[in-house]
Amino acid sequence: MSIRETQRDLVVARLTAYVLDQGLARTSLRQLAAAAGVSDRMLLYYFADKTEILETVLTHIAATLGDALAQALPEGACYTPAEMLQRAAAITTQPDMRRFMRFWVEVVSAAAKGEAPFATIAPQIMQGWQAWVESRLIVPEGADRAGLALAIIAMVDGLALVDICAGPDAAAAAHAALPRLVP
Amino acid sequence: MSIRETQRDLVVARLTAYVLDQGLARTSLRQLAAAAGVSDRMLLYYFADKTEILETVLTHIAATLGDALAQALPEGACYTPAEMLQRAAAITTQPDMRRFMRFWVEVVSAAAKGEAPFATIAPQIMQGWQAWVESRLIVPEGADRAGLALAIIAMVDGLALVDICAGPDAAAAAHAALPRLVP
DNA sequence: GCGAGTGTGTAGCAACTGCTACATGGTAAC
DNA sequence: GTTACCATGTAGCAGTTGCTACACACTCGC
Repeated sequence: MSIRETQRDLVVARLTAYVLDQGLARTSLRQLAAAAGVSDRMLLYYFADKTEILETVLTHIAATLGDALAQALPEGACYTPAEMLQRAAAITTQPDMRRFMRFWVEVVSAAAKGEAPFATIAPQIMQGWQAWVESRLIVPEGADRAGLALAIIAMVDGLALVDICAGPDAAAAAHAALPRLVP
Repeated sequence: MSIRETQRDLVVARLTAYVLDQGLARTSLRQLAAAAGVSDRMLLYYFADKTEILETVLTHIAATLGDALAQALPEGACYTPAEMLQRAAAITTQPDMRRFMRFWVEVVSAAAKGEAPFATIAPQIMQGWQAWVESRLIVPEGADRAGLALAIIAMVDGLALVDICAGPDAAAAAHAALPRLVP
C-alpha cells in the first residue's frame, strides 16, 4: 500500500471520529485538515475534492453503523412490527448511539438542501435501513412490508429529532410511551 | 407606521415565502436581500443583524403553522393517542404542509449544529407543539401525557424525514402502515 | 548519475461571507 | 432657512471558502 493510500485510510478514520463528534458544523477543508492532522493541501492530494472526502467518510460511518446494528439484531431473528420498533428504538436511543442519530439528522437535512454528496447518499442509506428492517420483520397477512418498515424507521428517526430539540430525557419519555401508543 | 416598519413587514412576508420555498440552503444576506427585493445594506437597516432576520422570519412561520394546526384540530376536541397520531400525520403529510415539515427538519438540524438563532428557537417551537398535542389528548390511566405527546410528535417528524429521503410515496406508505403499527 | 514519479510545504487566487463607513437625498420641526 | 433625523446607494473591509500553481525534496529503475 502506497503512502498515499495509507494516509487516506488514516485520514478517513480520524475524520470519522471527528464528524461523529462535531457533526457537520465545522467541516471546511481547513477544519477537516486540522482534525485529520494534515494540511488542507494534502487533503486534496489524498482526495479529489471536498465531496469525495465527505462521501468516503459518510460511507465509512454507514458501514460501521450497519455492523453495529447487524450485531445487535442478527440476520436470522424475526420480530413483529411492534417488537421491532421497541428493539430498534432501544438501540438507537442508547447513549453511544445518539451521536450517530444526531449526525444522521444533519445528513438528511443537508440532503434536503441538495448538498453534494448528501443528496445522493442519504436515500441510499435510508434504503439500506429499510431492507435491513424488512428482512427481520414478521408481517401480518395483507400488510405492506415496505410501509411497515418505513413507519418503524420514521419513529426511530423522529425520536432522534426529539432528542436534539428537547433533550435525551424527553426522547426517553417518548420511547417509554411507545407501548401505550403501540400496544 | 414608519417606512422602516412597513418595509420590515413586507420583507418578512417575502422572506417567509422564500425560505419556505427554498429552505435554509440559500440564506446569505445578499441572497435574502435579492429575494426580498431590497439591497443587503437595507436589510441590515431594517434588522440589527442576520440572526434577527432569521429569528423574525422563523417566529412568523411558526405562528402561521400554529394557526393552521389550530384550525385543523380545534381546541375543544380531544382524541386518544392513536387517533391523535392519525390526524396529526394526516395533516402534516398533506402536499401544502410538506414544505413546512421539510423546513422544520432543516431548522432542527441547524439547532443541532448550534447555529443562532435556531438553537434557541427550535426547542421553543417543539415545546409549543408538545403543549398543543397534550391539550388535545385523552390519556389512559397511569400513562405519561408528556411522553405520549412527544412520541406522537416524533412519529410525525419522522415521517417528514422519510419524505425527504425516500420521497412522498414512501412517506405515504409509512403513513398508511400506521394502523398496523398502532392498532 | 539521471530522469520519472511520489510526496509535501508555501503561497495565493477568486468568490463569497457578514457587516460597516461614508456620502447623499429627502422631509419635517423650529 | 437651518437643523436634525430618516432613508438609501456606493464602496469596501477583513475573514473564510474551495481549490491550485509552483517549487522542492525524496526514492527507485536504469
